[in-house]
Amino acid sequence: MSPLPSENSVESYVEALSGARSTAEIGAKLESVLKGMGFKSFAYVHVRPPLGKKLRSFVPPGSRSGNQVHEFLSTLPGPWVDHYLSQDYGDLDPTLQAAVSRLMPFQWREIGVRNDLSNGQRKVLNEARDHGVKDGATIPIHGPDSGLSTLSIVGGGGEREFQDAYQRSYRDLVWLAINTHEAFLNLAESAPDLGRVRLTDRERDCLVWTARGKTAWEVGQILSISEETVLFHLKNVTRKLGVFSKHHAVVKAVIQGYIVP
Amino acid sequence: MSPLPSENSVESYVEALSGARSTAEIGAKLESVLKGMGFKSFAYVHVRPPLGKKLRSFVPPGSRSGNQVHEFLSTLPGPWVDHYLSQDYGDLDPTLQAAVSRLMPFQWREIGVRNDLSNGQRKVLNEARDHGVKDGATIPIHGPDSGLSTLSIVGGGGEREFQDAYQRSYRDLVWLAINTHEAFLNLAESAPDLGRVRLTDRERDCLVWTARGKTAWEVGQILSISEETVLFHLKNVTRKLGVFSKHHAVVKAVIQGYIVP
DNA sequence: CCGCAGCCCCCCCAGTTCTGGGGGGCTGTC
DNA sequence: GACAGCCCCCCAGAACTGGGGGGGCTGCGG
Repeated sequence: MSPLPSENSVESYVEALSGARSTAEIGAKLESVLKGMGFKSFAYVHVRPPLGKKLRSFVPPGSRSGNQVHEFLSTLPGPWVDHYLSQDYGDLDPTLQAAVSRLMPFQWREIGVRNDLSNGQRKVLNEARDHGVKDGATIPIHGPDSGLSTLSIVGGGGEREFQDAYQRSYRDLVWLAINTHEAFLNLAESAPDLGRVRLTDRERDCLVWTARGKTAWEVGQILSISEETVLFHLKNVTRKLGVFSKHHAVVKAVIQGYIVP
Repeated sequence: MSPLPSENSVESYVEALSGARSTAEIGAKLESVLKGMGFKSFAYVHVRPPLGKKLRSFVPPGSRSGNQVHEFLSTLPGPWVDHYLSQDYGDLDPTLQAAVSRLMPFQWREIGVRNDLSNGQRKVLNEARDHGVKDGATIPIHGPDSGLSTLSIVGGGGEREFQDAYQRSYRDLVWLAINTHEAFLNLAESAPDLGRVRLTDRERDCLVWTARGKTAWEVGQILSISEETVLFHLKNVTRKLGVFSKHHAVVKAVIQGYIVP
């Protein structure tokens, strides 16, 4: 629809995503479209994997903590990426922390001037700059099932050029980021989706209120049924979901989207 | 930038949002821009309020359970909204459940044809249709701090017209929804002290294994500590998260992304 | 019409687990 | 030296588990 010349590349990227068969393919496409928008390099990172989806992850070489890093795409300078991983900067990186509590894209500049950064956080930004990763912005992508990814873009020329490119493509960037995340979700195997069971309305009622911390007796009062009946329904759910207790059932029901507490 | 005639209204809406001083103001603007796109009515709902933000909530009149409902905007038929609230349909509504595990907009039609809906879920869809809320779609907005909102749009004419309007404005709808959510966040007072708490490594360990259905004794075996110590840590978490039991704590920790079970 | 399945409701009980208090003590780090 | 994190212990009462046993209603296929 309404393909402006400047939007052609974005739209065709999004369309191409649905046919992507591998993450590397997504990365290649992403690189070319972002280049076209005037950005030198990028990094797409899974900060928190969505519950119930299997995204590939690995332990970075030289990591001290055995902290898992989830699959990512990046065209940032190799030495910087290696350094970042080996130092577990993921736990420190102020841009990732900002992404947790933001909805809209933000420039790193905004982070850099904040005065509540710790020494370690400032160090990450400074070392990035020393590696040529200087003018940048991050688009947070809050996905379903508590998933969180970020798409960060980095400028190559001066700050002025980056500003212009960023302002010009602000809206496109959000669209790109969302669709990239969606493409990843589609590639990921959805975990034990095979075992989708049918819950009855009453079972859901009991689960919801149990998830809100009510005891069986309280749930009974709320639903105007006896405590025993509540326990009866929860026992059935426990069996259906193949878990060990009503509480385990609640957790699983939440994760798999059977209920919205 | 690059304002197509058809996009003018969307862009001017987004710009106007930053000046909005009240939610009612947002609603009025939203109504007019969505009307312009060919939709009869809409509902913007906070499914889960973001941590650390104070969004207004209330107990709907006639609610049986005292369940809290968060502030929302809606131009849906009044009788339907009243009925929905008084019946606590929020716990049942399949479109809300779908929103939890989706990133991109979806049409209600897709939900309606699924065959794993319970009677109650089907009832909600049917009753909505009887109230003239028939052709619709929902845009999930996964925000920061575990916030989740939905923007649902409803067609007034036939299914064909709705389809056309929906396809035509798919991308704009996402943009609208995100910016609306952002505007709400900006209006809300931030309540940082009510926000995220710090959990220790051991507390997280205990939570994770409890979320997997292990008893305190089993968790103790796994972590090579005593059952009492496990319970001790879980008690502390329960207090920190301000909930009623260790199981409730587990559910909250999962939803809010403290642990990945 | 009957049987059967699915859903919903109620009851019992011995054994297990958790709750919500309390009391310690040992390491580190700021 | 204070404080955070971790670890261990005790107890009475509440809550849950995992079995079992009943019903009743609806809707479907034979």
